[in-house]
Amino acid sequence: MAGTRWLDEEEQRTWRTFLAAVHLLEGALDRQLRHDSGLPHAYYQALVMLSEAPEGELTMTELAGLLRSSPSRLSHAAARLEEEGLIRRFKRPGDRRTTIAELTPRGSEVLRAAAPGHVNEVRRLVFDALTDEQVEQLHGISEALLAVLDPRGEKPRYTNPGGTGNRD
Amino acid sequence: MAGTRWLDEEEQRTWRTFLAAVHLLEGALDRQLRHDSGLPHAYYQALVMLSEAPEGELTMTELAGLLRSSPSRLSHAAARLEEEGLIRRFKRPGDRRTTIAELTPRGSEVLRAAAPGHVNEVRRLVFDALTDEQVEQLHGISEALLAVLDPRGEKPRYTNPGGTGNRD
DNA sequence: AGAACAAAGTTGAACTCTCAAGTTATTCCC
DNA sequence: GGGAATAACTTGAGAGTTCAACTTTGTTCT
Repeated sequence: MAGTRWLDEEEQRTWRTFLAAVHLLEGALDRQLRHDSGLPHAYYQALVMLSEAPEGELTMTELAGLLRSSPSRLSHAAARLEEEGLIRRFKRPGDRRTTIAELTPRGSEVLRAAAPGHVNEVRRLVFDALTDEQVEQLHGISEALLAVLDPRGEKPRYTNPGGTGNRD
Repeated sequence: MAGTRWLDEEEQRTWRTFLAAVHLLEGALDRQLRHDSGLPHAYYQALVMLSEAPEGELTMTELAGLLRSSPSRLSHAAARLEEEGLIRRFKRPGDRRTTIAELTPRGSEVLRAAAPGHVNEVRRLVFDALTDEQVEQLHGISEALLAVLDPRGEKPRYTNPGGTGNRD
């Protein structure tokens, strides 16, 4: 690569504002969720995905795909969630490489209890902070970014099977 | 709060796409920076702020404000950066509570070396992925979010004093 | 002046994430 | 059919972040 195209003043302001907003947003969501469910945002998201899965089950790899998480990260997360009794893991009969995870009743309960507070927070910090137009724009922007960031452009497969599917 | 206003299908798609994009973006930037500078993104940002500060110096509190970092986080980060010889810390004469940080020559060097690769990556993953219109929209959206997330609406104070100020 | 309060940082422990390595199954393919 | 490659995780170590103390130094108030 020859010369770097530096960011001009305007781009720089945009970039830094974006970084700040995202950083604070993540902090706020994480803090809220941890506070009233004991779970970090990433773990909460895992429970959400499981709750929406067809049979209430997903393989580790499927779940990792949905969460765009590395296998390792998910494995650590699952270990913790299992210890807490929020999910259960078992081998798939017929392919003993594959591990399937499912929500326990207790996991469902924790999720149900945490969902309202979380959604309220997301609404307050994001959807209420933006105009309808901006929300649309944000969707477009996010898709454009994702197209570059995620080559395989994997679309979420399970959009509303088991439950209300609106826990975040 | 009475009933939670759940996210409708469209809001949910927007939200999840956004989360995925941000997650992948952060991962990509962090990986790139670590790979070719040995520093995580957050630490790199600290060096950038110092490089742009008026006298090349900032107090811990000022720096924390710019980075929207907790004092604790910054303190840990500074300890690491100081060990590596990238910054130097000393007490302000006249107020011995205050600690001032400044870039060392080695810190400047590391920053200068890391900047092009980082900016290229930001351009590739963000600015090139979006239309000019979307970039503008992203700015507006980020400001709107920040307004809710950051009550004190602190504007960056040092916008281009010491260097070129476009390292990200 | 002196006690109470606030400001500025630091520290340690617990937790999460990353990366590299390691296990155990399954599939390929000659 | 039997080794080589691939798949699906798991594990452990190292690093960064958070939260809750804790120290030290200034400020305020009476």
